[in-house]
Amino acid sequence: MGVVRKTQSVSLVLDAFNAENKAISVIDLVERFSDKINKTTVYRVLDRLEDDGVLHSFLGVNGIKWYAPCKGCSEHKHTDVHPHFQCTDCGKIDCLNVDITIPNLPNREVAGAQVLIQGKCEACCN
Amino acid sequence: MGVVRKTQSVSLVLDAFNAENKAISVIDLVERFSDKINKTTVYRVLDRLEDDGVLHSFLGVNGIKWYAPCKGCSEHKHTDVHPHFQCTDCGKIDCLNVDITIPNLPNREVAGAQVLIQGKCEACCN
DNA sequence: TATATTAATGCAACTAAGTTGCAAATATAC
DNA sequence: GTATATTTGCAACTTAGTTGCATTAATATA
Ligand SMILES: [Zn+2]
Ligand SMILES: [Zn+2]
Ligand SMILES: [Zn+2]
Ligand SMILES: [Zn+2]
Repeated sequence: MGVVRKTQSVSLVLDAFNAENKAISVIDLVERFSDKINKTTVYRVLDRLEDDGVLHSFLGVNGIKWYAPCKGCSEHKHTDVHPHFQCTDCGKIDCLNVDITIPNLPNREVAGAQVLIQGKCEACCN
Repeated sequence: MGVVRKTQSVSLVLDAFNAENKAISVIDLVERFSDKINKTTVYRVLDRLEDDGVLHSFLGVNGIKWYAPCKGCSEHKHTDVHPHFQCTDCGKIDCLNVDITIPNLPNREVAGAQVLIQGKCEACCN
């Protein structure tokens, strides 16, 4: 499963993530490639890249889907969390390299967590 | 702002939350009141109840909107977090009464966070 | 209690994100 | 170079949520 062939669409999408070191929303990708890649294809390429462990996805505010490159972040222990930070000013999202430990919950079995921290990013703090 | 009048729709919605002590998705509410309240009205009633501090909203998996009653949980400090737990088996979401402290992020200004923990709920753990 | 005022509702039409089926195009294997 | 299987584009669809506007219902006032 995942990416089997190195097609033009795959290259274009990967180039986008290599160029800027941050998360990119699907909406943004669909828009910026609108004259090169069909909307459906963008969704499918991202899907395959995620299956392949090249990208990971998560939801930003308003439930919009974002993708970011994986840097071995897919092999965390299940109670550790890879949080994301979304700037309320510029909208940018970064992967955070800190671990947030979820406390043990009595009578529950924790399998994972999604943490979205909101605030002002470095650039917007001045 | 918020709820000004105690209408039939407001009573029906509040009754639903009083009857079961858990979060309810908007989709569920729209569906279960489909013969009594118009879809648009459901959305607007929930909006007003949230403005009024009666309910709070958050996103479950797939970015679907959920609401739950507020129990003074709207007056937390901004670095403390009121997390939610969604069961991967039955889909139920509960508000968690634990505080997850977000670490200080250098050069960033944290304003809040959304934490969705996933796993098996008490009922589904057996 | 009747009337005026304003908020709330229903409806239909719309938007936006994401999905599906299928035929045509393209990458890889042989 | 040809065969095979994957990928793509397109159009049509689905689903969650929103908007404008005319009608209805709740509250205030007399
Ligand atoms: Zn910023
Ligand atoms: Zn990330
Ligand atoms: Zn459960
Ligand atoms: Zn809650």
